[in-house]
Amino acid sequence: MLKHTFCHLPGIDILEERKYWEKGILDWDSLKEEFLVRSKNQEDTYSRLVLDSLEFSKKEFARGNWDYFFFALPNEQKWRLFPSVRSRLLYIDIETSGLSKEDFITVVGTYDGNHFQDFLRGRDMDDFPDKVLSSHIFVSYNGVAFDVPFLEKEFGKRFRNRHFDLMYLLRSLGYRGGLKGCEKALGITRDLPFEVNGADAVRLWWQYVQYDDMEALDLLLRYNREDVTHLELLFIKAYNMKLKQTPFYGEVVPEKE
DNA sequence: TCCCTAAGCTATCCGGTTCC
DNA sequence: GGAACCGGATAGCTTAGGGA
Repeated sequence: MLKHTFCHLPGIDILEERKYWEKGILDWDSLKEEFLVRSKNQEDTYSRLVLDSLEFSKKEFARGNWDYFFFALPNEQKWRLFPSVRSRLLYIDIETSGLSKEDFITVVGTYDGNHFQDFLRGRDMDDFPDKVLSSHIFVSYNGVAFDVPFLEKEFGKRFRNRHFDLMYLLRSLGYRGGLKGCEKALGITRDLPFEVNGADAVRLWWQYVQYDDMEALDLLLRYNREDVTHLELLFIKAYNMKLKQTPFYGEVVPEKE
């Protein structure tokens, strides 16, 4: 999808990009041809600028410098990076003891697309910052406003990682109602014996702490695991839906079983 | 040439949403 | 119930075009 993308180039917004697609200019090479013709017909500073930017994009693409595209793409179009950066994604979701300033993180769940790992308060949660690489790109649901501020307060350090917040991506596709609401709307089901929500997660934590209730802890960890692993499925579905709004719907990403 | 108006762009503000 | 983001609404500024 990235090689069909022009909206990171100077003076080309999403509407302008669509016009090029409709004219049959579908990739960087054909856009280069278009601007070469323009620059030959008249001395055109703007055409030169676009051609230079195109060359730069090609070089950075070949180098695998996805950070460049992450910054160059408008926020609402960063989803296009998904296939390119998939191996660097770290899905994260936290559980907390509540929402107030005095509350704290109880569980941090991470999933890199292959392996799930949870970090439990009082067990190994302090190991979490060491497991996060600066090259990791976070994926969360409302994590920009919730998970990351909590993590930064908890561990006393800044997590300056790149970040995909699926809430805004799904909202742009018309899906609202929280993580569980989006899952339901997209046909993603859960394996837990009954419905658990964030408030239940708080109760399960205190049940574990006060009564040493290991079943409550097990349920809390399973709840967190489902939250985290479902983020990947949501991202794939959202990516494919976004792709279907472009002429490139043949490049959809298969969903995992 | 000057003035007025409309259109386009940018900055700011505020409400809505979501997390546990 | 606190925090942070997005997006829509609004205000303010700039520019272009038309008429006197």
